[in-house]
Amino acid sequence: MPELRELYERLFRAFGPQGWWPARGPFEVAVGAVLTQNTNWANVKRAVRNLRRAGALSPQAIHRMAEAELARLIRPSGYYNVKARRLKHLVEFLISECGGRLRSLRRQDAQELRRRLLRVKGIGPETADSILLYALEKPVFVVDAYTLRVLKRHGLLSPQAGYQEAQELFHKALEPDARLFNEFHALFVRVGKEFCRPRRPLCGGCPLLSLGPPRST
DNA sequence: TGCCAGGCCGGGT
DNA sequence: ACCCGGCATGGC
Repeated sequence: MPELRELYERLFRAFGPQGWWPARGPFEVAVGAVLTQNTNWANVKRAVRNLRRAGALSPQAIHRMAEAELARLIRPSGYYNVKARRLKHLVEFLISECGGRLRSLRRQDAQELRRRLLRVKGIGPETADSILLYALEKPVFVVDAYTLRVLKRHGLLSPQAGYQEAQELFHKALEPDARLFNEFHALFVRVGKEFCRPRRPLCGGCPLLSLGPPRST
């Protein structure tokens, strides 16, 4: 699938650099990755702002805080009770594995790290990969609902395909380049938001239309 | 007014 | 190995 490269060029020409991940540091990336699970980024920003004003944007601060208080701060991001517990699990992992310093994991093997992240309750494939790519700059492709929808709608992926298959598509066709994966995934989100919404089979003006006949998913 | 948003878990087939 | 209900806020 060398056309993935063409797909990337097309998206980049249409939208330009997306500046991901919008966060101040690796830990904030990880927190945002949990908070944005099935949630609008605008709501996540409010939650992150609340955490910052409370001085709670460090693993230690979140570790010390009562879970109910944490839930109150992240309320705007939705699912605040489950997410508070997930953040607790995340910081327990970070404190025990790297003394709370995410950066110190940067030299570790990406796939090994991925397996360890996936054992944390509340961290699934997309959240783990977001941390690996956007916080640790590992060349791991992040797949999300937009990525799947765009790929399927343009016939580059079978309708039944899941996370694993989509990720393999990129890992097999592209050089492992964290900067490329970073921009590429952000562009999927961008084009998905603008032209590939659910219940809207035809996407007028979509820069990918000439790739092939859009399917209806 | 519903529908949607940068998922994941636990229980059931 | 899938499939499903639950989890919740805010914007359009």
